[in-house]
Amino acid sequence: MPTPDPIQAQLIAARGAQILDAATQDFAEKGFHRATIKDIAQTAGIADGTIYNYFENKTALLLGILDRLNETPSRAEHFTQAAQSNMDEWLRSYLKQRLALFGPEVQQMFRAILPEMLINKEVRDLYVQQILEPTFGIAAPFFQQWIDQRQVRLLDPALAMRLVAGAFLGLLMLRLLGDSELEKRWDEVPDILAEIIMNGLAQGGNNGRTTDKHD
Amino acid sequence: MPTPDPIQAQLIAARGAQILDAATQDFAEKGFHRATIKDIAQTAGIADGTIYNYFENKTALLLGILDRLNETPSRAEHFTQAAQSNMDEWLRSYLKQRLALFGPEVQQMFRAILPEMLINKEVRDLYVQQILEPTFGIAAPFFQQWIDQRQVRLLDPALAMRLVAGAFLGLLMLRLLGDSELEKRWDEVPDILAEIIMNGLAQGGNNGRTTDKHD
Amino acid sequence: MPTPDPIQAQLIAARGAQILDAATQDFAEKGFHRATIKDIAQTAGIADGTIYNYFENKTALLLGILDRLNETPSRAEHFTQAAQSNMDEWLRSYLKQRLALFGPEVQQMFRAILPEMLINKEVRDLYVQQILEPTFGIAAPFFQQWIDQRQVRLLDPALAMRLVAGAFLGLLMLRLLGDSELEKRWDEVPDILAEIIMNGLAQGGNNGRTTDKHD
Amino acid sequence: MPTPDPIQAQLIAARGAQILDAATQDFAEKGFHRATIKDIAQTAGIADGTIYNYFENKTALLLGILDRLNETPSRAEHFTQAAQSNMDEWLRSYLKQRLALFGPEVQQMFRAILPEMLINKEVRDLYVQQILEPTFGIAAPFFQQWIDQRQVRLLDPALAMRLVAGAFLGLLMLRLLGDSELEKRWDEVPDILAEIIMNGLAQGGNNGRTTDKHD
DNA sequence: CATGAATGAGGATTCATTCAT
DNA sequence: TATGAATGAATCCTCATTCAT
Repeated sequence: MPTPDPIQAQLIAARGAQILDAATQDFAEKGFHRATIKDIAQTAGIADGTIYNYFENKTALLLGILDRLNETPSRAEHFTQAAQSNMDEWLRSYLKQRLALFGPEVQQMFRAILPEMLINKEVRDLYVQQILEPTFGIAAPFFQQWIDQRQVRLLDPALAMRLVAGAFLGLLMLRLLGDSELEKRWDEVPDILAEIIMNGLAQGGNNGRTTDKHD
Repeated sequence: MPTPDPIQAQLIAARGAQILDAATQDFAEKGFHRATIKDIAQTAGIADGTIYNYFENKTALLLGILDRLNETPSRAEHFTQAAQSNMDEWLRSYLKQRLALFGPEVQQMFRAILPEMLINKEVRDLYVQQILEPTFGIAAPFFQQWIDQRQVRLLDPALAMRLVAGAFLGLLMLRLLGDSELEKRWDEVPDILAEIIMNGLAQGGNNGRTTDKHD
Repeated sequence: MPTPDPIQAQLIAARGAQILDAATQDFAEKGFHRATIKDIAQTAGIADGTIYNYFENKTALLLGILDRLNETPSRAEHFTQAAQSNMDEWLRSYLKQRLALFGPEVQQMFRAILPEMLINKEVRDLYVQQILEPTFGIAAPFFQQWIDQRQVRLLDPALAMRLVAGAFLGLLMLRLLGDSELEKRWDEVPDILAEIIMNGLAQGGNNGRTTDKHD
Repeated sequence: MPTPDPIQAQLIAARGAQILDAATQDFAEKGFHRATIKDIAQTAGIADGTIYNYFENKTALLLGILDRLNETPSRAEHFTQAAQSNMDEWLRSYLKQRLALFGPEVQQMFRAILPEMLINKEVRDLYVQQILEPTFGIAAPFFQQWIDQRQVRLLDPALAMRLVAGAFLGLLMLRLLGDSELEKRWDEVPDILAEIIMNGLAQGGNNGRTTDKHD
């Protein structure tokens, strides 16, 4: 009768994390299929079989990575301050924070998961349900609020939101595809993205300062 | 000593196309690894071995699909008219045409290639070199032109272009991920995307009435 | 320096028995190979490793079960009364007792051991040496006695004995194979078996050559 | 469009047979689990993978062996002559033929299948359905006929039949267990078995009335 | 060129056994 | 002694590729 040993639990969690770290790295480098269990075990510095003490099968590793991505701090928290501030400022800070978060680790997780997500319905559905839809769900009311406050033009909120998310995802994709320009200037992306999303590319700016347009 | 028989050549091309069709379908449905040569041969209605008379190996099928994507009409053509028209109109028609082109077939090709692209450096580099960079390369001078004509604000052209491409790619991704909203309203996307790209989300501005810009 | 502690010894024996119980159950249900050490440990309510404190390896569990089967009461005892009574009565009571003994537990042991016995020479030889041959050895003189007393016809004793044992084993097999008729009417088996063994199926007189019987 | 090529078909059948031969041999020698696919492939002189072109998985090999056993000539044919002759003669010839048929090959098949049959419900049910029950089904009416003709005493036919089958199966088992006596004298078995089944062991056998024995 | 049987390397998974705690 | 996490050899099966017909 093992005591509900907290140390044991920690060890188990740590070992699980160690395995997911290794899996993330190998999946990102070689893709889900080309990364073998032996690879992952080696990367993790353990024996093949040990992985199966913590994860039911290879796919579970992927879902485990997805869970982690889900636990990535934030999301809801960022929207909480949304109402107070004006959208422009909020968007800038949100994107900045979000893209910053895309440090190497999360980027790796994405590279590990994205490909399989496009193919594997189980993974895809999980991602949509656990990450995409919740994000849209949280964002929707705030977006509506901005519309109500006339901070945002009366464009369809659902599509507009998807467009913002899409732009975000697309830039990430381009970066994952190895676009060196984006890699070099990743820091500048949030500001420019926010700027364009808010005010568009068009000269003569509809950017809330009507006089500008005659410049 | 093969006669340079034009009929032969056509037959060969046709057979190659038939195989690539099958490969595209199967890769899109199951992914590169899960789609077996036997699957593809069956889909194509031929024997396994026959595929190897037309493609060196499985990866060559992927590259073949990529080549096809590259041959997809247009790109350059669309930019040729870019100079004449104003950017707003052009962007609208371009996006419309581009997204329309994303009929099931091309979407399938994308679903077939994207995952592998994120993983397989060979495929990735080929895509970047043959599709992405040329697109950016063609677009760049036009973009510069619009800037010169003051149709576009003085944002960094390189990043702005990537942002447009990214938004495009991202929306496609969201759709591939199964977002039903986008699937339902795919027709509305080009206009809204163009609208936001040009005029932003921000209220106030001259947006919404693009004609205003020319006042 | 382990004290020859009788309580300790009992504990050890009890634990061993507990393990063999579990092993018997699992082997019978799933077969020797499909029943894992983990299964058996769980059935026994102990940890995997503990089993190895009592049995050298998995095969030893099988031999342990065999030993138990060997310890099954009786055998010799039943033959002791053989001489006094006439064979017919004795056979009836013997079969009755033997088949009754084939309660679920022993049946389970058989199901656990038989398959492996047919394959694993070590187990097979042990069974033949420790169970089969002793049984035949004990039975032989009694059989001879009956022959001498003219209770039994002058058929070859060795083969006749094997035939009785075979009929017994065969009926058990048929039952293990799931014959529902036998399962339903298991109680009637000893009498009918004894009847046929003693008097045969033939109507009126045995051996069809009535004069023979007076030889 | 492959011609329904009879030569092809023969080749396929031959290869399947070759594989089953090997499987039978290896299963019989080492048992289902200990015989690996590699073993069988080596025995058959082919590559591992080839086996899977002919059998879906390892278990299918077992079922294939069972099918073969099922195709073993006879069964029904032997009963056709049952009515004419008297039972005693028929049984003798039947057993002789049946036991003779238990040449090394069939014995091997049995050794290969029996163990798994006791454990694997799928195999067991198949055996019972395809072999055991049909045999009983064919035999039943003849048995009834003998009863009607008063060739056989009015013992329960169902149990009596099982007893005959059981005796047969049991003797086979004893032989598979390595009983040297049976191995040496296998030829004598049918006659003695028939003799005992028909006329019993009892001296002076007026069967049916056991008390008579003591007259 | 087309075929599809044969190949065998490779990979996910299982599980008996060990051993530090 | 008991535990159960760790081990890694062993095994079934898949599948890209070859090649004789």
